Amino acid sequence: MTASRTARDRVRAELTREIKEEARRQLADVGAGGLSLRAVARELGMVSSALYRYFPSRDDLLTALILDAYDAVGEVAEAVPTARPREQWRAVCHAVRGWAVEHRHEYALIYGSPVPGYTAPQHTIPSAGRVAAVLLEVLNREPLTPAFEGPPLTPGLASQVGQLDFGLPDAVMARVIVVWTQLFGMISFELFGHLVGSVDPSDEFFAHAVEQMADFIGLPAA
Amino acid sequence: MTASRTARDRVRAELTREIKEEARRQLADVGAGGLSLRAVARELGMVSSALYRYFPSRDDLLTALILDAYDAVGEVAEAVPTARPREQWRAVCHAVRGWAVEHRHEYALIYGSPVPGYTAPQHTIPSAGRVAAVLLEVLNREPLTPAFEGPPLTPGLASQVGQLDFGLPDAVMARVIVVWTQLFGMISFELFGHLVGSVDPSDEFFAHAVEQMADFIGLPAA
DNA sequence: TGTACATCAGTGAACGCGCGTTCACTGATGTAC
DNA sequence: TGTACATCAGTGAACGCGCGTTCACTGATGTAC
Repeated sequence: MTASRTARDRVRAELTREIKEEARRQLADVGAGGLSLRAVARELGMVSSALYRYFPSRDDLLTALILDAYDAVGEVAEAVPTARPREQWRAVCHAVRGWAVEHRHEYALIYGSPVPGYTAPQHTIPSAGRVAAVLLEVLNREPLTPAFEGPPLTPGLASQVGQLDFGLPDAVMARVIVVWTQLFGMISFELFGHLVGSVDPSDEFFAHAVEQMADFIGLPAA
Repeated sequence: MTASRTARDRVRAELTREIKEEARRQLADVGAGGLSLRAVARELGMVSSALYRYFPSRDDLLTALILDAYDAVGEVAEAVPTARPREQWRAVCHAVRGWAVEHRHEYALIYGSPVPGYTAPQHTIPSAGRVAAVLLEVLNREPLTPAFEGPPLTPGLASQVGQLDFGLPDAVMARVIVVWTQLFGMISFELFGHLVGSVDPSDEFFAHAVEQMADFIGLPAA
């Protein structure tokens, strides 16, 4: 009974997977805005209306892809083995970039321009926060000593970062957000072609910047 | 003769402007991938084939919009009055962000995910570099003294930044690229909704980060 | 173990829509003499 | 200044295509007794 029930369910799970896989393949050609249920069905040898047994609408398929993408980078970041903070920080940055380079269209789906007419539902939020959570955990493990004193925080900013309520001092927390935006800013610039003509290929620049960021937030060198 | 010739030409220039204006309006609703000549024509009360007198294809219209967008941010950055480097640096950063916030769809067009199936022609390159040129000019005017020594540059990176051939030392040049990606990384994160839940609204955070960046590249405080 | 019934996956036709681009055309505006 | 001709802007029909979604249906798989 449970065995036979899972027989049908297994096929369903498998097909759901295949649909998403084919949809991901098509993202590369047409982008999120151009994703087409009919094209996906065609490629899978199904009739387009059959997809509605799996996803109630095009937007739901998109949401599934977005969720998967966030979870995939999140997993990659979480899979980095625990190490001394600076080493782990470095490894997480490189792992995230590596995933982005290998899955550029999924990266663009979550970190590129928003899809017009589409708003991600609330339940994508936890998955979207996984990379940041890993970074924060690493930075929170040993005391940080920034290489220089920065400008003082304005009261409003202090209260914003204070409300995030991590163990870190406000000034450090502000720096963490700086490097967080820096990390994804570099990856986006690389993938979206803005580094062509300056530091492309950008492996060495990226590695250098990661060290700079580590110094900036005060990760001990050891 | 020249007067009458320009009579027709003026109408043509005017209509070209209106087409682009309407196209920009539609970017907001449909994004670059969904931009439709027919919809633009419809809104302008023309028949769709008439647009082909102005732009030979949809992609050419897109190119024109991209070019205009790069030129618009470029102009905004260039329009910042000359001042002591740190003040001007600050003002340029805020001006660029201001433009981006007010023209978020044009910003997404040039700094968001690339439009699938479209590659910008070579002649967009000069316009694309205008903001960076302004930043470099400002940073190159007075000697910089970074607040801390960063990691040494690997030979490959040194040669990459060396080939850019500005007056700046390699190590400083690498820092400049870091803050350049940082600037746009923050703006993208803000506009694309990734700061919701942390530092949104992000005015104070942005201002703080700009000062941090100024310290980082060694802009004298005065 | 066998049978009657319910659930579910997939079909194929249809609705109503939109798109980029081409082409032969009309009529107005500009040019040369 | 007036006329013949050339240039150009805009029209409307057509080509060939694609899309998301609904719906009544067939047939296979699972469930309860």
